Amino acid sequence: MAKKPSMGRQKIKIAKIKKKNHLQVTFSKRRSGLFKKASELCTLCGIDIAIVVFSPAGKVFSFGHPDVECIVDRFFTRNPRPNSSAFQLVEAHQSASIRELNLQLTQLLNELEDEKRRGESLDLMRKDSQKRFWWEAPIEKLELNELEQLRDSMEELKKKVTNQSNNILLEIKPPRMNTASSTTDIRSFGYCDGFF
Amino acid sequence: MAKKPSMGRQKIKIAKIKKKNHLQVTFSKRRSGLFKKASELCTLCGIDIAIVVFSPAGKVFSFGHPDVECIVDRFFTRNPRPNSSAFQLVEAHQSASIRELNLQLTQLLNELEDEKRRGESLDLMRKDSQKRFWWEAPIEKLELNELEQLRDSMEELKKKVTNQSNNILLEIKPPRMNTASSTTDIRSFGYCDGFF
DNA sequence: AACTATTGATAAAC
DNA sequence: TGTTTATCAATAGTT
Repeated sequence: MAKKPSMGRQKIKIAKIKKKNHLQVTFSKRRSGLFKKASELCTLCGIDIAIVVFSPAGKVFSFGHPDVECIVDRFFTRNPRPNSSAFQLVEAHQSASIRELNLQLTQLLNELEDEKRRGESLDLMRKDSQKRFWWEAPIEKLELNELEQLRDSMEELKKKVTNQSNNILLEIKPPRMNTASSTTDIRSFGYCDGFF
Repeated sequence: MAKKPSMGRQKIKIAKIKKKNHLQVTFSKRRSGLFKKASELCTLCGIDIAIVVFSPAGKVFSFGHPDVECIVDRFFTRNPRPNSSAFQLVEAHQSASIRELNLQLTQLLNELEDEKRRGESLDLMRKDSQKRFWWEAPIEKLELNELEQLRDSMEELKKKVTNQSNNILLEIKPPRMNTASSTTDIRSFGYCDGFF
């Protein structure tokens, strides 16, 4: 009977394959071939190797002996990554967050310090006013002013904490826009103004 | 002249090569072959790939398109590493920083506690003064309201700080459910209620 | 490193 | 994706 000879393997030019299905087939075949070669190299020479491939479809294939992570760790131990990479970005991001946190903590501590001093003077005033004429309007008003100051700074402090909290959330989880959670506003104390 | 044909390529068993020099040659040849295949796969299919090999002598060889770091980052974004020394080091480092920050936050909380106590004693003094001079009630009551509001905002502030602390822990180290550290509850200021 | 006989990989078609 | 076939490409052994 008549033979039905295939053309067999034809020489190809190493250039991007256009036909999608053809490309997919070639990728599949050559990938397995590559992994086989890697495996052989591994066995023949007793070496460690890792391969990571992203398919044209976006899937990820990997080969590793002993395993990819092991190889990569060793690689980056010897070749400290020089320029920006996602990893470094994350790392920098987190470092930034921590630096940010430290800064804000320092600020908070300062504010708290101020609060304490303010509270102390308030206390002293209170005692002093009690000693003398605590019921006198002027003194009471002074106290109210102090209280108002305290209130204002507390408000500020609280806002700072809230903002800080949100900032941290935004810093660490950029995608999720978890914005200001009900900035529990402090009711105005203004109704006392001018009472005395 | 008489030809001197080599026996050409002979079939080999895929098993570890014993002769060191032979092994070195084979490694060199096959490694370049592997990288060539990778390169071809790259151009033919327009894909990204990374290969890292440790030679029997301990040297590192790598091939990558666009580059190894890029591929590896993408890989580990999709396959978060379970355990790896390099990453663990970073993580430990960051955990340390965060533990430190939480310590400071705790201290901050304590300071706020102190502030609150101070406010409490102030409140008591006012209560005392109110007992003695009931006709000052309207004014005193207003002030107490203010103090209550102040107390509320402090409570809020403290909650926010506590939540923030927890959020940080949860956000950065999702696996470890390091939950609320002693949510130092705020004592009630309610003793003034219904006095007037 | 260069050479070549041979094996191994794979393009095309099913 | 697996199989087949004809061919091309890689390489083991030698120089």
